[in-house]
Amino acid sequence: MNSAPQRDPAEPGATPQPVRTRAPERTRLEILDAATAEFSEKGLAGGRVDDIAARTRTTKRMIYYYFGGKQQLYAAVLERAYGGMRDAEAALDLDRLAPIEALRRLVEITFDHHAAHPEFVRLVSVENIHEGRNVMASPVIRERNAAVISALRALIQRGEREGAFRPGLDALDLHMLISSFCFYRVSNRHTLRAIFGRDGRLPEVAAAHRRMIAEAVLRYVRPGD
Amino acid sequence: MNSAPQRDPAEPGATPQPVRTRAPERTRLEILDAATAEFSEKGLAGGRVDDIAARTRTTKRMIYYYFGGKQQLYAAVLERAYGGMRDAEAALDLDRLAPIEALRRLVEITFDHHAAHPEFVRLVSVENIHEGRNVMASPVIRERNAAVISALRALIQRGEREGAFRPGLDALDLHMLISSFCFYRVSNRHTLRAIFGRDGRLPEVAAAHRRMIAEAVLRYVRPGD
DNA sequence: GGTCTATTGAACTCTCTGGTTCGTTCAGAA
DNA sequence: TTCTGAACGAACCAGAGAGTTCAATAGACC
Repeated sequence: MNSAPQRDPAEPGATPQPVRTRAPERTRLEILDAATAEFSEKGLAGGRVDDIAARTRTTKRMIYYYFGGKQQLYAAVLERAYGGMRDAEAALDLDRLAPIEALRRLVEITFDHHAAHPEFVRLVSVENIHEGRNVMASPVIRERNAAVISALRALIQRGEREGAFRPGLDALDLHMLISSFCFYRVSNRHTLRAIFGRDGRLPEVAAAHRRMIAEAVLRYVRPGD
Repeated sequence: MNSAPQRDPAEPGATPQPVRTRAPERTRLEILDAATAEFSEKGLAGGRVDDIAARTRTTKRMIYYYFGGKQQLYAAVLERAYGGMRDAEAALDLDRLAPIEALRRLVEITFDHHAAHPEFVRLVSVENIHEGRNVMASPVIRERNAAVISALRALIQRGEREGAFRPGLDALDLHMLISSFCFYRVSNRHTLRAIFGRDGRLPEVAAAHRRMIAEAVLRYVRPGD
């Protein structure tokens, strides 16, 4: 229960727009942030619209005003989360590096993004519980993500041509090999910690994992045998 | 879905008499099966006690009679599911095989069990959404699973001694490398299919994945570099 | 047969929660 | 200033869904 902003009475003209009582875009974003936290913590069914509203400075009414309903809000949250992942991947330019270094870089970026965004990982887990219906329904998510595979496919071809990679590698399978570990150590961190007693968030553990998955992937693509 | 165990004795042949017999153990198991299906499909918050009851031949009253409540029923479901995994791993005797073959076998068993038991994978995903609270609270689950690591640690030592594996391998990390891929391709199969259009349940895809993770793990432990 | 108790079923209660109603306020246009 | 519509808040509603009540019945044991 945030104390209501008692409409700060007319700040002196020094600051451009200090406090706005009307701020539709900000309200929208605030709801999206709150919903991202709520749904990633409790899932779609477990998340409460009232609790999302309580996390913001506005009310439940606004959620329905801007998003229409719980389901659509969840869809909006998911779409934005996938967008963040896509941006991270698009940021690195694989063509500039030698194949092996480019692949190592891709692994590291993937690792880092998952580690830095557990809420994204959890949302994807939640979405899979719901059989991927919302991802299926969002062309935006589907198209943008397919792009990663194209980039990886090009890299594989280049590496193969240059003799850095062995022939016969499949882009999608390799992507899965990379993502699986990066995803799993975040998505399952609670059961892993409960059962094995090792906290994956400890810096030294994370560093070892980062080295391991890069090493495993590079060994996997290396020519020989 | 309706796996009616046609075991009803005293069937006069003509009238399918809905005789209400006393079968406490069977009722308990039936509830457990129904709850496993419900919770793995919809999660803990999304699962409905009424729906679980509807999946059985008995009523909601029995769920409370035998398990006490939704939460305890979920805990019982989770404990049984983890038990199945543990049994599969205990079944294979790693000591009889050469290190490389033993490790390959471990990878394959892990792969096969995850592929054959998506409901287990989904339950673990659900449990992680709930921050592993129930796994944490169940000493049974924790102890049995820790055993896998001991077995793997012994195998690593043996392989290292015999020169089949390179030195410096960590048992828990290696276990995670193996599990992550086996788990991920099942846990995330819906979003993967939605985004990349490849169904991991197709036999040829599954076979390729099985070969890939074994190859990747074996290359990772191999001496050299 | 008679008694006793573990099991069982139908219907009920009551809180939680997604969604709505209705009225209000702000900011800019005219 | 007045008007208009977007942005907002408090209270309300209806149905869903977890958990209960109470009595009935099956089978075991005498």
